[in-house]
Amino acid sequence: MEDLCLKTTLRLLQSADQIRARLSGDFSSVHGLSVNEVFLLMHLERAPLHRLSRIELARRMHISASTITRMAAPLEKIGVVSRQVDSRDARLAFVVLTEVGLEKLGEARATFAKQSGYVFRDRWTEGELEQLSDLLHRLTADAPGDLT
Amino acid sequence: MEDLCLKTTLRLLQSADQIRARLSGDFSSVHGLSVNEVFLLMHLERAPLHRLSRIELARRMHISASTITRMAAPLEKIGVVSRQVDSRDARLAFVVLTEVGLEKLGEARATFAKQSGYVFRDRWTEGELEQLSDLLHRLTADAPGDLT
DNA sequence: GCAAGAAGCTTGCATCTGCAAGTGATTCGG
DNA sequence: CCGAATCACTTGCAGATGCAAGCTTCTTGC
Repeated sequence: MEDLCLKTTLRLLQSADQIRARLSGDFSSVHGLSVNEVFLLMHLERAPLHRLSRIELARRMHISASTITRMAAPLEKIGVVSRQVDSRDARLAFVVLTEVGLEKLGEARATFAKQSGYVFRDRWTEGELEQLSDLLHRLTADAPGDLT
Repeated sequence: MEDLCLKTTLRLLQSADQIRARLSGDFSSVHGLSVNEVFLLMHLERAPLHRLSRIELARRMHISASTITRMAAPLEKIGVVSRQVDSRDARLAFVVLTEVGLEKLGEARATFAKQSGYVFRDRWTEGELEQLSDLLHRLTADAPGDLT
């Protein structure tokens, strides 16, 4: 049983590395956004008011707060997000998705979807895909920040 | 259908990030090896003569050759791998798993398995796990360097 | 109220990583 | 054979990332 867990975990991590490598290639060159940046925008899109604090973003993306700070800077510069300080709590500096960001995200998601299609094309039936999707959902559903 | 592909891909990547973050925490502190370094050792373990060229390692791990060069250096220093130049082709510099490395890998795999267990424990039946494992295997089986 | 602690964010430093260029070795076409 | 192309590897540089320390702003206990 423990071996089965190990095997599954290994396969999960290897699949992800493989897919991420594939996406990274054709991705940042197309929209000027990295895969991780698109994930950040997706989290904002799903949040109320299209905004999240940096700490909350870090939690949902499983990365450190300092990385969020450093990711947000260039995204602000190109105008896809903006900074918004909470009026009640001056500690909070929300990252807000802008109109431009929403638009960019739409384009990036299209590329993402197309590449995703290539990963599964032909050899997967819709039923198998749904099965895999549901099983994976059991892993992400508990954690904060499920994007699906 | 394309939406289903996208959703599945997102869940796969998110699950992997989640699990990788979990592993990274308790991991490098225990054995002095990072998750990626353990993956490297696992690839060597499965290879004939417990050795692979740097290029082949890079292909299997979906990372660049220069990263392999830089990962191998500290691993040599702590004695878990050694360097072996091919006698016929002086370009090839194999990374070889040592006895010490094999032993270290055993310990690391135990930790890995235990942590993997925590990911699925309780809420997963053996049947579900096998289903997930098989589905993921369809993604990794084609690529070079499946570790399972 | 006020001091102590906690929370959110940023910054310095070290590490990891990829890309492009460089080096040395091998193979191939003529 | 010999020059050109290819291959395996390394290295310089830039970007990404985490940790620990520091700053500012709440919150809590008294």
